[in-house]
Amino acid sequence: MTELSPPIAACWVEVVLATPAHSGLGDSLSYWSPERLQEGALVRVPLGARELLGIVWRVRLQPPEGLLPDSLRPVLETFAALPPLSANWRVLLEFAARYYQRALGEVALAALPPQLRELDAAALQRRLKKLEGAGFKVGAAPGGGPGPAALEPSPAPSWAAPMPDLSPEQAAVLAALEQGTQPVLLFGATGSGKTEVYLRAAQTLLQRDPQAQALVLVPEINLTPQLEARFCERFGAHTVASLHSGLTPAQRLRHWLAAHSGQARIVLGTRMAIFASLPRLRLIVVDEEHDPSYKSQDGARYSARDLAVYRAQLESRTARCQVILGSATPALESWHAAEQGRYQRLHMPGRIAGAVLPRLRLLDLNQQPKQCLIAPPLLAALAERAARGEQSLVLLNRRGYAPVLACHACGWKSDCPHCSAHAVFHKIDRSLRCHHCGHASHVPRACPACGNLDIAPVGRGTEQVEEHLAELLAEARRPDGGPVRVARLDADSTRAKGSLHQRLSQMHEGEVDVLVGTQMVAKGHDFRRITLVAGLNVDSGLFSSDYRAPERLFALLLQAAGRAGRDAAFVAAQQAAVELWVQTWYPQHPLFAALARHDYPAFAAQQLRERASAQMPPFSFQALLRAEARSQATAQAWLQAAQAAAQAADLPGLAQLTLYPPLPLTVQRVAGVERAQMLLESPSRPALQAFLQAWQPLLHALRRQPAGRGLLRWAIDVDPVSL
DNA sequence: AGCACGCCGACT
DNA sequence: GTCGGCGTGCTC
Repeated sequence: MTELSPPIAACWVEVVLATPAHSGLGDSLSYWSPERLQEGALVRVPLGARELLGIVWRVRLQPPEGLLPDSLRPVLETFAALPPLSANWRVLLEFAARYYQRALGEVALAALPPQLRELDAAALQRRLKKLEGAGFKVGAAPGGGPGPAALEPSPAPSWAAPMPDLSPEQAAVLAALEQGTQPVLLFGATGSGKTEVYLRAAQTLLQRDPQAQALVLVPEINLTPQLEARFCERFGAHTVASLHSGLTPAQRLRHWLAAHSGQARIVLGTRMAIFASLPRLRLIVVDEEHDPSYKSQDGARYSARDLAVYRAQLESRTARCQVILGSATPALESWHAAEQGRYQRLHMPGRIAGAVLPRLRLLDLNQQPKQCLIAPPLLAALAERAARGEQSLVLLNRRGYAPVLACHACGWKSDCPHCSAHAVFHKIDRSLRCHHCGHASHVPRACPACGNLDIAPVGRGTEQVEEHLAELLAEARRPDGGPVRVARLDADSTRAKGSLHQRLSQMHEGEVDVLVGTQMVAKGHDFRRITLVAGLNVDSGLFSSDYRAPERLFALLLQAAGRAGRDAAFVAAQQAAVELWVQTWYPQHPLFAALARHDYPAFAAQQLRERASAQMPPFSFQALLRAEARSQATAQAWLQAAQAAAQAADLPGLAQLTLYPPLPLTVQRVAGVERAQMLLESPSRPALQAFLQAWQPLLHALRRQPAGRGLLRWAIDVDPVSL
């Protein structure tokens, strides 16, 4: 930082820019600068007719070979006020780009706040000044959150907030965290107090090292406000910054700068936050680490959880950086790593303060009246709970009123005109909506194919369950004699800004007795008076073609069950039985036996045995080559050509690879685009990586050839989570 | 990816 | 006679 250099020292720099790999440009482009620049510095450079933000990746004191020095254009502007991005940050981004087979520039520039591209050096300097002068503050979230605290100078976080006593389990885990050097898998039941462990781990760290920073990842944006509130309460709002796509561009820049400058000691965020610039990063927490949201599904398809482990290791080369992966139902990959001793497993089996684990009640649909949406015993149980002033949660993973409308006379179905999927019937506005492309139309008066007036919904969604429950519970009464109140919580009912918060507080205030919702309700929200959780339509998770479906179902049900019985005092006072009801046609399925015992280890062991015998992840490594085209044949032909090219060139790693035939995706056509993919599998991660590395230039070349004609897009997905 | 250049159809 | 369609091609 305090390097002495001559006042005028020209240099040559390799600058990384937001150009996709498809552009045929290398990882970096060379420029010259009249002044000496630092690696990691931000610059503005010309590219063709444009002026782009770039990151200085390498500085040379000699002009580069191979390029005519005259052809080099000069750096236009340097963001001198901004400290350069650290070497560790650059290594992280290099790794991510290489591992996930994307251009470095695309990944690295996407990791910066978008607004940075629009500012010039002077404007940025003003922002930095403002930030320094005021002391960084997150500010009050629109939906409540922590109020603006008094302006305090930046460091010296004060933890005056009363701290809860630690359970013996929590204390033991924190003691173990002091020792370990490996990634930690914190296997803790819902309600066992994992968040308090995160808070204490961060607190210990921040007290010990006055500049250390901690990064806390959560799977969903919805979960950030409540976590932010807890961290702000403990550490003060000026210490905490959040990074997720829900921020305004200005907020995102401000929070990013706070992290980059070291003013923010705690950074909370969704998967994108794994790329935050954190010069003194010493702790990374990945909460609900099993959640598939950590895997990006567009652009660079990175796994924030896997990168967290890599990043902690990388940072540890210079100073200890701990990574904690927390879950009640860890990803099988993480569980396997713990079994192998690569991760240290710390277990918190009990719920704090005597909170009870729900008992599983399986409702055998074979024994129930046909076509019933909610079996009579479950309905009775819901009424009974409401009568006692207890709340229930009803889970159904389908938005809308019914997944499809059908004509009984001719067999017409409400298909989306642009996708190979049904348009979902939403009764609220009498619309048919495609959940894949967003296409919406009005429900026709009669069958568009035959004119029959008898078109009817088939199957059930959350809207219908809400409606039926309201009808069926119309006679039921609450302790105060009032009617039972049913509400719905899903992506549709929370579209308006702040409405999620509103729904949740209604639930907290006891203004709702039965809450119907999608998996959204199962995640993280800390309801106090719930004593019953019911899963309605779970069987698809038992026999799906996706081998990860059981894992997801188990996690969802256990997580949902964890919403119940969190308030031990309430449960005891009510003398309530805390229960998880599941409606199924297959009550004898082994998944339910493990679920009944809340026995994730047994479930994981059984799943891992299956995976091992079938040589599936985590016992093998996978990648997908995906292709999009106007016709399915074009997409598949390109994939086939890609396979042929790999075999013809005898690429490295090929001998240890299985290349499967191209297949259409489950939803084959979306918004008029046909999609196909090809699975690659290898017992060796290095072999797969070597292969992909060598394959990529061939794929770029292939695009230009006849086989690539008509191809719209292609992408590689390394370690895919959904096939 | 942008953004140019570039060559063919319906409008002020 | 221009505006504009998106097909190749280039960007240190």
